[in-house]
Amino acid sequence: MSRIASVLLPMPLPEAFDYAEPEGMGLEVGDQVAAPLGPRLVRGVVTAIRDGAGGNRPLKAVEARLEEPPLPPNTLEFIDWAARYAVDMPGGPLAIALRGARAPKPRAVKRVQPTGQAPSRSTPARERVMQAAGEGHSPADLARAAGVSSGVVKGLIDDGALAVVAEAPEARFDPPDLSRPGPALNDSQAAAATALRRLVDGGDFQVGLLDGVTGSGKTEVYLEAVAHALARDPEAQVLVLLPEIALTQAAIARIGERFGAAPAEWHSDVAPPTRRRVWEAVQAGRCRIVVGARSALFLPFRKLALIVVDEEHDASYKQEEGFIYQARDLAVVRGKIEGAAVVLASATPSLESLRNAETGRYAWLRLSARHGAAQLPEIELVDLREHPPQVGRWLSPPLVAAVAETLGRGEQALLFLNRRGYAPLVLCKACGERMRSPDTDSWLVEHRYTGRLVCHLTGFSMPKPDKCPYCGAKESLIAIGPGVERVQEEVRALFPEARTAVFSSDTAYDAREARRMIEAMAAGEIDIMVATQAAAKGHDFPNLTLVGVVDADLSLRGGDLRAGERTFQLLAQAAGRAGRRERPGKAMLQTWAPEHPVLQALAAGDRDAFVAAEMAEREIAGLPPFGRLGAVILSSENPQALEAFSRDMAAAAPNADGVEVFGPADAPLALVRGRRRKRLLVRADRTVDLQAYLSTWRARVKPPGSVRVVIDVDPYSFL
DNA sequence: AGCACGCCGACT
DNA sequence: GTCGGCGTGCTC
Repeated sequence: MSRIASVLLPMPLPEAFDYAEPEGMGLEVGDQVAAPLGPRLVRGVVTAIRDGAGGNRPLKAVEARLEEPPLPPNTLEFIDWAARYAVDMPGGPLAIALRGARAPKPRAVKRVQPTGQAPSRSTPARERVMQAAGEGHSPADLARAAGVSSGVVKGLIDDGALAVVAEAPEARFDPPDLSRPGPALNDSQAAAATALRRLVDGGDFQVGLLDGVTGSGKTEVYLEAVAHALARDPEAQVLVLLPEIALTQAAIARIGERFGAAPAEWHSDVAPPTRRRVWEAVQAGRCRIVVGARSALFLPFRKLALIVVDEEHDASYKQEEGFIYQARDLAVVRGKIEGAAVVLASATPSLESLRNAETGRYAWLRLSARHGAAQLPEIELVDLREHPPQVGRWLSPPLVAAVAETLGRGEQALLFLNRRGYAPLVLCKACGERMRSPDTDSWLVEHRYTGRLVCHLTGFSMPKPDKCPYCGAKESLIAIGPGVERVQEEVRALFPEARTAVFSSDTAYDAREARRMIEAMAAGEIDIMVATQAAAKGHDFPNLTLVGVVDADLSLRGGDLRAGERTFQLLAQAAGRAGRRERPGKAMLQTWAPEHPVLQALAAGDRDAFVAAEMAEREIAGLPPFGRLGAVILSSENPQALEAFSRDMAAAAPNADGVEVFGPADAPLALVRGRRRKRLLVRADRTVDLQAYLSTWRARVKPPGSVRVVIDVDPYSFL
């Protein structure tokens, strides 16, 4: 009986394709294969095998079974789950899972070994070489070790006394040293660590929310859970997810210190050959601790016992392009499939996770005290109506005074403004025109360091023109509003002696530069740092005692679902940078609306009150975490086709209890890269199978070729 | 995702 | 008269 193999291909195809298995290939589920697709050969993974023949049309045959390691069944199941969760094709998550398997192999290293055959002729130089051989040297190293020229080694190779073997170095990941004692924990930490150990001891799927104020020492606590998971099963593997891992080297270093062995890293900056080594080591179980960004969730773990999602509230866990997913939610799914414990950690947990903790689905572990002597910073609202900055300035007198005091004590200040560049808007004072991006219609941001106008959505940029492109007036372009560069300019004018720096994705343009600036700040080489969101989280600056938030109202505008939650998290994290050691810290939030409930809750340090109020509103509106959202985004270069299809799509929305459909509306970012965008929004009760609803809906209509349909389950960005 | 097929502009 | 632009559609 011949067999048919279903082969999933890492491409946007709706399902696995069937191929005939050539006689005697012995395929198994999970095997990587080369399969013919149209005119070419592609790599795929066998997801099922069944007996049978071609049926109505003859099947192409699998070309070859690849030597590469197979995907474990749990990983396949997760890929399938993830695709159904995201209402997308399974090729998307498979492509992510194969990113390491398809990377080029590390280059083979040449080593010289004695063959056992004696050299035909012996000389002192040759003697020395033969003595030193056998240590696994490369030819050049061996010559150096023996103190001879490379010609001698080559001569011995030609002579047959030595042989060169090329071997790919097997990825070595030093095993964690579990005998190392953990750091001393305070009572609150010790209690949480005990609870997490118990969670891990369950040996099955359980979720814990580790909820502790900034500076309360969450990392030490979850590392105890990591240590415990690794100790109780010598084959167990642990995954620690971090947001924006390139900026989080400190956390990686701490894990390395705790276990005396560097963990494997997994993120987009990892060089391909290294990626391949890590992938294979994870698959083989030779690597026990992985620290990674969201895509690490798709690694082929052999025996995953624990997943930690650090800073679980962080919006960068939401992947917004290509295969769209929320890594925090999928971590829970993966944990369920693997029978692993999952720990979500944050000082400002998402309302979704808090809700799950409140209802008892997640174990709720609260850390109250800050570590050691550290005090939570005092948070003060500065009412800009009472204390306005001078015209053309952005720092209010009280904040300026506080910075002066801080510098006077020899301490550091961080001014936080989530806006890159010099000014978010440039307009012509002659004709009033605003400078706009050619393909998104959004405002161009002035960057004075580079002298350019930049679109922050597409990266489009142009030199700042010397006359208005609309009316031709000369020197008429004026910068409106502040960005970090402009705040730094102001700080320099106010404190000419102070050492200042701007930290944003423009100045900290890669991981290394970001690390350098963070270290400079930690070492006290900077007095005043002006920073965007990139510096708000995670970092520990011992001598930082003042955090000034230049525009606390900024992220409250725009009024999307999570504006309040996001603002609270962002400002609480930013404020939490201050006073993490012995010296008390202070945070000052400049606002035009100090009566706003979010800011009031922050000032009172009352997270629970904020959460309760926000939860009540969401519950009334049936919004997450009490209901679910899905977005259908339609885009096209052809406005008429888009218009027509968006109406068809809206009309085709199935009627269902507990579901409301809104739109079509112009997506807030209506024009991206020349494509117009429209959006339909679905709100569903928790009892509704949102994924089923969305896929039924999509199947009812066929978009014209020019229109693309993308489904975003649980949308975060309303862009 | 690739890659081919298919209809409209500037070239040897 | 052809070469080639990338829009549209298919790949077991």
